[in-house]
Amino acid sequence: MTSSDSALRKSRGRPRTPGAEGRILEAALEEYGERGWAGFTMDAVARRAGVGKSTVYLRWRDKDSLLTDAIEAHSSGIEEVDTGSLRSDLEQLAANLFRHYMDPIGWATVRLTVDAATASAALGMFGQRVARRHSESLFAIVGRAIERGEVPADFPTMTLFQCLYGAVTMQSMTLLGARRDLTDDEIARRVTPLVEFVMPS
Amino acid sequence: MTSSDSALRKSRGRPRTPGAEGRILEAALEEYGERGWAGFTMDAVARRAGVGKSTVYLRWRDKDSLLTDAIEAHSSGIEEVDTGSLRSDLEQLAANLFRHYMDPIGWATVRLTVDAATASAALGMFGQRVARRHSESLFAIVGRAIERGEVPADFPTMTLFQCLYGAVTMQSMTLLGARRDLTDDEIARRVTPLVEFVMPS
Amino acid sequence: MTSSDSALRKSRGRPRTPGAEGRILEAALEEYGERGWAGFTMDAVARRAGVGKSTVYLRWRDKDSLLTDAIEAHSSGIEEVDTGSLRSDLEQLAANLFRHYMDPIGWATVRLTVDAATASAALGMFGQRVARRHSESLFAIVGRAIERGEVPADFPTMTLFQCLYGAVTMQSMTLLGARRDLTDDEIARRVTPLVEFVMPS
Amino acid sequence: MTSSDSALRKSRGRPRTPGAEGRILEAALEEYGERGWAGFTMDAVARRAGVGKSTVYLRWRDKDSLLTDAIEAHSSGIEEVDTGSLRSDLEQLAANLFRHYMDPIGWATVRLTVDAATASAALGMFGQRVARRHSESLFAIVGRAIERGEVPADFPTMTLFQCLYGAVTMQSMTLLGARRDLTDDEIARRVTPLVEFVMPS
DNA sequence: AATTAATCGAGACGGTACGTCGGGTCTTATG
DNA sequence: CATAAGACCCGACGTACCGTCTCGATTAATT
Repeated sequence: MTSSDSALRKSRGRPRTPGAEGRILEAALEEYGERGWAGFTMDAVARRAGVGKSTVYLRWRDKDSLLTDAIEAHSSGIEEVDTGSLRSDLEQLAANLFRHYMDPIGWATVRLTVDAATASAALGMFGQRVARRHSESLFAIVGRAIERGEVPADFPTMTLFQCLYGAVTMQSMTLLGARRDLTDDEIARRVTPLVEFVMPS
Repeated sequence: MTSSDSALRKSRGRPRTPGAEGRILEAALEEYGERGWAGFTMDAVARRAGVGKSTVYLRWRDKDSLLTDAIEAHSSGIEEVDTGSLRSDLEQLAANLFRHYMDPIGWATVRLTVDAATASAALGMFGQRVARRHSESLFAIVGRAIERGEVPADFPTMTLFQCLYGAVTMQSMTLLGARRDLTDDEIARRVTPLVEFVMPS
Repeated sequence: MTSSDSALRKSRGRPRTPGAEGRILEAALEEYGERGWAGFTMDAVARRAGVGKSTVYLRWRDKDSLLTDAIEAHSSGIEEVDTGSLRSDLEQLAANLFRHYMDPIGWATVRLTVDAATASAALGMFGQRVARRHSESLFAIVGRAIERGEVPADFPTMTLFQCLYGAVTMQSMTLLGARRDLTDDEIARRVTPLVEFVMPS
Repeated sequence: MTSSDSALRKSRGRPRTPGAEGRILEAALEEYGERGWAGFTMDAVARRAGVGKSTVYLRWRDKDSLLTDAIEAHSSGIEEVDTGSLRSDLEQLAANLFRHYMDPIGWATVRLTVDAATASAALGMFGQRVARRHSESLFAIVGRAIERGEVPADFPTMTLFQCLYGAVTMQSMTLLGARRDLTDDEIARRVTPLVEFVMPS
């Protein structure tokens, strides 16, 4: 996003150190995970990545850009699920999202999305990108359900997406901070009524 | 939360300037609205409120506390609705929430809730408080619907709350930044299918 | 100085770009003249010379070396004088030195000499070299005066040199900054009493 | 210079810490003495003075200003001499100046003067101030000599000043770097012929 | 009335991080 | 295979803000 420029650079002079980009992103995530936003420092990231600060600023405009990229790169999306039935697919998906949010970096995606929705220019279309990537999983699931005839072809998938993801996100909002170490069982107990509600059997 | 303490102070010495508290909260909101989180500084708040920094720090522990209080005080909750029918009550409520989010300070509530869910100690139970206050409106609505016999007594109100509010929040996440000036008509077009989905006619 | 090495390189590999050396020296002088010591940067010199930084560092050890060479190369010494009489020779010489100091780069010689006297190793014997070159003119003048019998053979030329050059330098120190555009007349008015003092008629 | 402003400040707000100014100047000198110009760091000065960087920058515009002030404050002038005879007064004075230059900070005065003569605005009239202060000693000496009848009343003191100080400065330029630990004897050997030259017995 | 104590506006304080920039080194592709 | 281009590491720059502190000036309640 910030770095690529063009693949076909003639590139005179010393080429950019190959590993650097990745090491910096990784260091950024680790720092963010350990210290949180408040304690997230460019100097610390550079030091941890074994890299000069200028090397970081050569690739990212500022702190926000780096953190955004780092988190977006990491939050590669929820794992696909395909259990054969719509209901259990949804339960799995919701549970996966829940687990994703338990991870500080997973939750950071939400944080950045909310920030992006505030600051007009800075964080750009971060929210849209994340939403699209996440919704794709759900569209795949519903697509298969339509093929199987479980739901009609004009099923309002997007609305389902908003309700299901929204509900999980809302739960996480009030839950996290207090505790972020739910067992699979507890997650299931929270997810099942949700799916039952949006997709009554 | 931070300020009140107790009304029955004997209070020797000069009493606190009456208007100060309010002026500071107001200034905080204005600053936050204009400059966003990044540009939100205590110095600016104090200056705008025409108050010394110590006067601010005498009342609020730190920046987070002030901003939290300011936003919580402003976001006094969604207006009650009572149209006589559950469906239109829900549509009204969702539309109100939507409008609430269009306001930068309304949206800030979400931002803080998300932050609060990250930083363990700092922002405390902000999320819970907000959720409780918002959910009360919904419980009132559903309560009346139960009395009218529109829904069974064991209706999963909390789940409805999470889905409805979650969905509106999700929409706002991907919408805002791009544009935050939806007409009532556009809001209705977004809200109706949501309510139809969670509460099929 | 730093660069030449030897002309008779067998020169395997790519030969050095012919113009580079000169362009760099010139760029160095221009930069130094425009921005002064504080604003004198290797990057700027390289950029102005249309050359990579390594091209510069291949020829000069460091910033000091480059600047030293650039200035020493330019400041090719005070023009010789030979009017036939010691007094007027001295007046001419002192006036020439004065004019030399009016030129920013001429004055830079002094600056570097002083720097050289501070930093032990870095600038090496710059001071001595400059002093020797300048004093040679004077020794020539006094040599002729001795031959003409104007002064005794054991005349303390070195002391005269120090007094005359020192006095002109001192005047320049307090003069420059204020104005560096003395007319020949003003220079004469400053020089004459000096020579009268060190060489009473 | 930078700080004074006015004695009659109404002085609202916390007054500036009294000792700070002095501690900073002292720390600056020590740092400069130990590390030289290249290693002279604002951070280090602040740390050594036990002071925040902002406290330094509140008083001095930038690095140059601080160092200038520090050196000017320290270089409080050459000690007065009064031996009863002009010649030995001059020898003493020249020797004192020599010793002053042996001290890195004493020599720094020269460096700054030369810089000041280059950069028009930055260092202001530093050269003039230094020259005036130093010349006052000499004027006192010559004044007494005139009273004693050793020299005529119209003696060109300023020219003497320029020659004597200039000569000592010139010697130091070519001497320093090599070695800056002359014994009193060596100093005397360098000074005597100088005085003999400008003031023949 | 004099004393006491809390609060006020103002702003300096010690820190810490920011994003920039320069020095000198190192790694490529180029000629 | 020496040279040239420019990315690299390092660390200082000067700025901004945090939350604390120290002033002198109010402003009641208590002596």
